[in-house]
Amino acid sequence: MAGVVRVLTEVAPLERGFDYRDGGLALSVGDRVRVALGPRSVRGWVIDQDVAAPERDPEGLRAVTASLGLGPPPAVLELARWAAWRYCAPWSHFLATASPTRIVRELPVAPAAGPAASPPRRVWAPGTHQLAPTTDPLDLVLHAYEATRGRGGSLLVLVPHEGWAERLASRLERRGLAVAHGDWARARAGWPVVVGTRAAAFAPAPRLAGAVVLDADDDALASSAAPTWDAPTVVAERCRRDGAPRWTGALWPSPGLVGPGGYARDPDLVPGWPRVVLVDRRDRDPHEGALAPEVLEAARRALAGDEPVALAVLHQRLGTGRLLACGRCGALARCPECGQAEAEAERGLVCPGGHARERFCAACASTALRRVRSGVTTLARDVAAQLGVAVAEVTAARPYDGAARVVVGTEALFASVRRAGAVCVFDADQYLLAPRAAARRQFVHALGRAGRLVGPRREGRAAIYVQTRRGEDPVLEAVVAARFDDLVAEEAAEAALLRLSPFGGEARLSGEGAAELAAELAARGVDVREGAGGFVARAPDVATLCDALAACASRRRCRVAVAGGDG
DNA sequence: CGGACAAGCTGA
DNA sequence: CAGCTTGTCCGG
Repeated sequence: MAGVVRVLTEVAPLERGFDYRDGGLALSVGDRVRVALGPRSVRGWVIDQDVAAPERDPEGLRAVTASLGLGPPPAVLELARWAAWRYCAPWSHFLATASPTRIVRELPVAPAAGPAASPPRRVWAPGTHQLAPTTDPLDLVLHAYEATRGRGGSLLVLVPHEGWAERLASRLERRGLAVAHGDWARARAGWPVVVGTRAAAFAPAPRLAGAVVLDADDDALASSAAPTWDAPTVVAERCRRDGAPRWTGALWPSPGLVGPGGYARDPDLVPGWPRVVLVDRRDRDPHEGALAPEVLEAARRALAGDEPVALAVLHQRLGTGRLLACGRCGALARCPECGQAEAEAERGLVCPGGHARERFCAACASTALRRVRSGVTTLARDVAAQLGVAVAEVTAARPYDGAARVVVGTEALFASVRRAGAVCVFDADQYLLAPRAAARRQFVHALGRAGRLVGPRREGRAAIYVQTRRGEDPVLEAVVAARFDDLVAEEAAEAALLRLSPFGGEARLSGEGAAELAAELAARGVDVREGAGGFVARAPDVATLCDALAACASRRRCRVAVAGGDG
C-alpha cells in the first residue's frame, strides 16, 4: 500500500506542495523529509497524507528520498500557515522556525504537571497587565501555571531576551516545575512548561494549556528583519486556536497589546518605577561636557558605594540622523512649523516634514549650530575624562566584562549589566523628537529597563538621570511621575481614530517592486499612500488586508511588513 | 530558489 | 560558430 504524501519544500517562493510516494517510510503530517525537486535534492515538510495519486500515470510520482525525523506537530504546522498569511511571508519560513536544528527521531516522555513547590501569592486575571519594571513577574507565571495545569498541554512563557529566559527557567525549576528551555524535543513532547524568546512563539508544543508573554512591548519580541512578525500576536492566535488563557505583561500597554477588555495596572506601578531626575540642558554652558554636573555628582556618590557598576550611561542610536543644537544658547534645531528635529541639508535646514529654512538658531538667531550626537566611543572617552576613572564601552558585540565601574553603551548593555548605582540617559531627545510614535514607547520601555538596574524609587537613593533639551514634554512628565494612563489612552485614541494597527490592517511596502504591489493593492480597493521610503497600505481590518496581499501576484518582489496587534 | 535550456550578442 | 550573457520556464 504505497501512500502518497504532499510535501512543502524549503524553497521559499514555491508556495504549493508537490506529491511524492512515501516509499514505505512511516510518515506523519509535520515530518521533515528530503525529496528530489527537478535536478535538485531539497528538504521539506509533509503537509498532507493519503493524497490521491494522479489518475493518469500514478507511477510517475517520485518517492520521498529520506525521512529527516520529526517536525512541528499539526497544530503548529497550521499556526505557521496562518502566520504566512498574516505576515505575507513564506510558509516555509515559519515552519523552519518551528523545526529542530538537528534530526529528532524519538521523544522523551513528558512528566505530569505537578503542583509548584511554592504556590503563587496573588491571583492574576488573564489579560494585559501594566507592570512596574521592578515587579517580579515570577508570581504571575506561577499563577498561570497553577491556573492552567489541569487543562493538559504546555504553558508557554515568552520573554524578550535570552538571559532572562535562562534565569526564569532555572527559577521555575527550583520551584518544582518541569521546564523545557532551548530543548526542541521536550517542547515537542508536551513538557508542562516551555520557556523561550521570540522564536518560541512557534515552539513545537502540540497543545497550549496557557501562555504568558512578559515585557510584551519590548521590540526584541518582534522581528524587524524580513519577514517581519511579532511574537505577542502569534501567541494570541495560538491561544485562540487552543482556547487557552493568556497573560501579557508590559511596561507600556500599547494598543496592539490591549484588547477591548483594557488592561490591569500593577498596584505597585508608582513605587515600583525608579526615581527619574530630569536634567534640562537648554540654559547650560555648552562646554560643560557630556554629563551634566548633577550627573557627575551622582556618579561620584555611586562610585563611593558598593554596586559593581556605579554608573551606566545609556546612549541610544536611533536612525542615522544627527541632531543639531545652537552653540550659543544650546536650543535644539527644531522646525518652527511642525516642531520636529531638523537635519542639515545642502544649504540650510530641513525637517522630516519637508519644511526648509536658513541655517540659524530659531531661539537666538545664532548661526553657530553644531552636531550634538556622538557615538558610544566618543562618549565613553568624554565621560572618562570628566570622571577621571576607567570607562567600559558596552555594545552587543562587546559585553560588560566586570572590570570598569562606569559603563557607556547602547541598550545592549542591559544584556550584561544587571545592577547599577545610577543610570544616565545621555540624550533623551533622540527618542522624543523622532517622528515615529513608536519612539516614545521605546523611550519609556528603555527607562523601565534602566529602572531594573537601579531599583524601585521606594528604596531611595538610586536614580535615572535623563538629559534633555526639551521643556514641557508629556512623556518626560509621565516617566517622572510614573503616571502613564493619559498617554496610553491618547495613543489608543489616536490609533483608533486613524485606524492604525490594531484597529485596522496596516502594511509597509518597500524595496524594488513596492510601486507595482501598491498599484495592485489599490486596484483591489485597498487604501495605499506613498510614504517615507515606500508605501503604506491600509484596510478596515487585518483580514481584508492580508487577503488582498495574498491575492497579489507581485507580493514576493518587494518587502512587505504587516503590522502586528491582535486587538 | 536554482537548473536547464533557448535565444541573442560578440569576436575572429 | 564556440563561448558567453540574459531570459523564461518549471519542478510531483
